Amino acid sequence: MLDERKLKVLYAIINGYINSAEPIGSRTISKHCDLGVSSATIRNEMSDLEELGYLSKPHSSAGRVPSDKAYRLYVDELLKWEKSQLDINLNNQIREILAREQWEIEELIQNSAKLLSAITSYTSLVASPKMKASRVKHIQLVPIDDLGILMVMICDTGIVKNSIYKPEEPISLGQLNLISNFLNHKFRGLSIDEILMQLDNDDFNEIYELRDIMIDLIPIINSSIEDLVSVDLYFEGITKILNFPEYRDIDKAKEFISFVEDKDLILDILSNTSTSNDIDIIIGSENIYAPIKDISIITATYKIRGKTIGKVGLVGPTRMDYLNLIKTIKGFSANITEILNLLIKDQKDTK
Amino acid sequence: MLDERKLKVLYAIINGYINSAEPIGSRTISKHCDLGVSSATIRNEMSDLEELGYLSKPHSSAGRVPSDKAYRLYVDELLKWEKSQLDINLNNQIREILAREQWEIEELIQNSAKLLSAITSYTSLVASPKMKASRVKHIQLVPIDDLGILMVMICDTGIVKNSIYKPEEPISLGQLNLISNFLNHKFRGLSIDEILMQLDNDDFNEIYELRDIMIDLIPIINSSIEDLVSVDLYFEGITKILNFPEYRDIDKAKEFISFVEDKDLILDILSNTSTSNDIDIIIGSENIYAPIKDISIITATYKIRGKTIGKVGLVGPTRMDYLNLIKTIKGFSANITEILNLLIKDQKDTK
DNA sequence: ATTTAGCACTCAATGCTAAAGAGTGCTAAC
DNA sequence: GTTAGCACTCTTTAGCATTGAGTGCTAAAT
Repeated sequence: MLDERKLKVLYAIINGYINSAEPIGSRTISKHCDLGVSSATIRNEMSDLEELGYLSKPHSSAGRVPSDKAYRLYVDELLKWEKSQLDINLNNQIREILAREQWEIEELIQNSAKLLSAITSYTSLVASPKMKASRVKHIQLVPIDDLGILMVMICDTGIVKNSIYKPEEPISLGQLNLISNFLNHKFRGLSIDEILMQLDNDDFNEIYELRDIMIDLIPIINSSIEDLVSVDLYFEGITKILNFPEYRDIDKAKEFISFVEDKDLILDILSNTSTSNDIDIIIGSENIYAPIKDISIITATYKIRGKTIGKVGLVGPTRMDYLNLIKTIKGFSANITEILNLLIKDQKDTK
Repeated sequence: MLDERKLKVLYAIINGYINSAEPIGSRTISKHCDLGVSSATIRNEMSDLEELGYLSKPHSSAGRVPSDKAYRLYVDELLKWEKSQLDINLNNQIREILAREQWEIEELIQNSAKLLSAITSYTSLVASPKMKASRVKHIQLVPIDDLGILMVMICDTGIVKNSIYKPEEPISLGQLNLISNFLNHKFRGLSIDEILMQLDNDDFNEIYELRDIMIDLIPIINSSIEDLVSVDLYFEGITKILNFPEYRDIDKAKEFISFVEDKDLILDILSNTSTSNDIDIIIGSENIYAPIKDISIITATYKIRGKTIGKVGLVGPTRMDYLNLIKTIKGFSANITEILNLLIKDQKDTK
């Protein structure tokens, strides 16, 4: 591995570059970080680090710039050691703002993203309720005079979804209740994907006489569910990234905006991160999608009753301020999770 | 008013500038549009037009550029005369793409915006269901075992909204039906704002024994309704505007993105247009918001059963290609309206 | 009374060169 | 192993002359 001095030099370059966005030269380091060696020595070390793939230079007479590999090393180290808390004042401020109003879940999430972007001056994102993890609590069929039958599906997390269904032949209230009971018996407590599994290979012999109706209902249940699976994604503070000097170029800006507009792609990238960790960091070319190979994404999860529901994230150039952003986003996701669970509890307990 | 030659010169400059984004000089006009006069004459005319406020020059030795006043004149004339249809092939193509799948309303609208942006190469926007115009079709209270009571509100336009309500004391099924009937009797057929009005000044003497429950219900009905009033707004093809040379400047780009992010502001601007017309055009500084005083917005409405439901629009620099865009967006809104109404009909008629 | 040709003047854009500055890599001495 | 010294590379900036498109004015032509 890298010896201690190489590490120090590397970190100095990373920190310097994060702050200045300018390639870092050997003299700068020998002056500012007192390693007690001259610039020539640093130069040699830098040359080694370049050979090892941690540094590169934009052109032959410029200073060095950290590579994605360097950031990865740095970030992994950071995640290992950095247990420090978010500044208590800032934390309280965040809590206060988020808890000030009794928002609905989606509002809370979206406002969090706004606040996160405002506080950090980075572009933020949220991926909201990912229903794969939530479970069906209740299904009810309700007759609605001339409109037919309304299927109401209520989830674990308080989200309700309805679909209207118009049967060919009238169904009696008794039959309706029979089906409701059957559906509840069958699906209650199952997660969305489990239901999707079951729908495929069930022959409904248990309620043979209502088989036809059930078969009519399947596509409706299916589409209700697929609706729940879809994930909403918003960005806040998109312009923030354009403040970084690397995005002074209009074509870079265009690339970024295109990226932000392509929700499907982003969801794909996000879903490829290990959901096990609380914090996930994708650095530059670690994602597969070439046009954004020089941006990094930090995400954290938020939970309802211990289940991961969605993600908040920050987006910036690969030289983003990982140290502070990790701290901030950790604090944020913890606060969101807490307030969210208070909200859910409130919603159930008070009348 | 302007004599014929002045008008010809002005239109020549407008058309030229729309195409080239470069200030138009007197020689260009005397050459390309055969008015049979020399550049010196044109120069005099241009000088007059400048004095009248239709033209300006970026600097003393540049050609002339049309002012917002000039665009307004041009566009008003266009709207008066331009009755030509969208190219029949393009129109069919649009129809085919939009009708290809049985989308839900929101999907249809959003995909329309995508298509609109792709076809025109301009940034597009949609403001989706504005529930102020829609009416309540049915209200139903449904008992949901341990969760309490679910209020389902179904609108005119097929949109369904539900809220859960947990009463302090249990309510019998009979009472529930009584209230449901009362609510339906009271509110069916009313528009959202009409209900909001009624809620304030009704004393519910007609169902005196259920007064307390009703009073509990009011805030719930209120918030359900307020949810329906809110308008969704999306942009598609945001990067498209960055292709225009006037947006090569990163600060201009930032201004535009900030504008796009400020949904409330945009809704405000849109709602200030006369909803009477099919086509509305806001040119540059005609909107009050300074940072976007050099973009124009063209909007058209789409309808369900004759009621204006939302808007589609195109956004670009003030020198946007009004002629073609007006044609295209007219075709689009007509197609959307048509397909939307088919969709609604389908939803009701088929099983 | 218009219209036009001619000309001086303005201003942005382009291309060129020179100089400055920051940094590297190598070599030879410590 | 470390460092001072120096030649070399490459970008950035400023300055400057040139070009070219366009205007405004005036005096002559229609």
